[in-house]
Amino acid sequence: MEQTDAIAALSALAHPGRLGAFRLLVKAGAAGLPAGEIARLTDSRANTLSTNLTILTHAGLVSSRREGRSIIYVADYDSMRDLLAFLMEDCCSGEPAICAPAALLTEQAAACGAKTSC
Amino acid sequence: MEQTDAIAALSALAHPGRLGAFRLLVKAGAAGLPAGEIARLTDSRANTLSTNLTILTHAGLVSSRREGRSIIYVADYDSMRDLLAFLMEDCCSGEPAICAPAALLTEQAAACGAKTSC
DNA sequence: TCCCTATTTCCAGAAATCTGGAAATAAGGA
DNA sequence: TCCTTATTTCCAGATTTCTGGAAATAGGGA
Repeated sequence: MEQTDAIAALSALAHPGRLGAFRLLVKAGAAGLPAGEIARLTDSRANTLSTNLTILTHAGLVSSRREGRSIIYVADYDSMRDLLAFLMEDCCSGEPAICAPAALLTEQAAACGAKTSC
Repeated sequence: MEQTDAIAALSALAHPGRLGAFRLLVKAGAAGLPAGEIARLTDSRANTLSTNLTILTHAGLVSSRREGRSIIYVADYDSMRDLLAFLMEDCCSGEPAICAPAALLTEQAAACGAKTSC
């Protein structure tokens, strides 16, 4: 991932409405959510939300498909993973003893232990 | 971690100069780097960099200590880990099959395999 | 065709951020 | 004390982002 792409993704997420919408979509999984439902759940106006979903889309964090009159938005897990990987990329080369991914890995392993593929 | 803190950290990182400085500090490890050295390596003016380091500090991503005439900046690995954990927090509850942390975990394990504590 | 719902696009005023010049502060050395 | 280096603080102009009103587009149903 390029620094430019990382900055686009980080600025897209650095906004209350967009971060809220994105996390909602992360929870929603592959089924996604229609724009109107996101607007209702995040308590935002249709036009403002639409602008924000466009920003998330351009940053590669979500994608969308039309279904009848609704447009369904879905989180893009791959680009989210790329962003996280970019942020921790050089962590190990410095001080392995305080390596963030290692600690994170342990926490996640514990948290996801009961789930099927985590 | 609160949404407010996450947004402060994300906006702090969503800037070329600050992201560059932060990644430099992540690489530098616990020894950190003096402000002047960061300015030289990121090719930025002293006053601009100072402002940017203050923003990273307020976001909790770096801390500093004085050493003679220099001020040494150090990355805060704990808050970085908190931010990453916040972003992937609800990932597993949606669709375990496409859970980002799991994939990340695998990649990191492979990348860090040779290091002592990763 | 007409109507209704869902969503987006256009636009402009308001607010926030970014940058760099200039001056101020801090510390060490002669 | 005076000088030099390291860094920060203050400030204002330039630029960007944010928001919401109004209108436009898209699809389904009577």
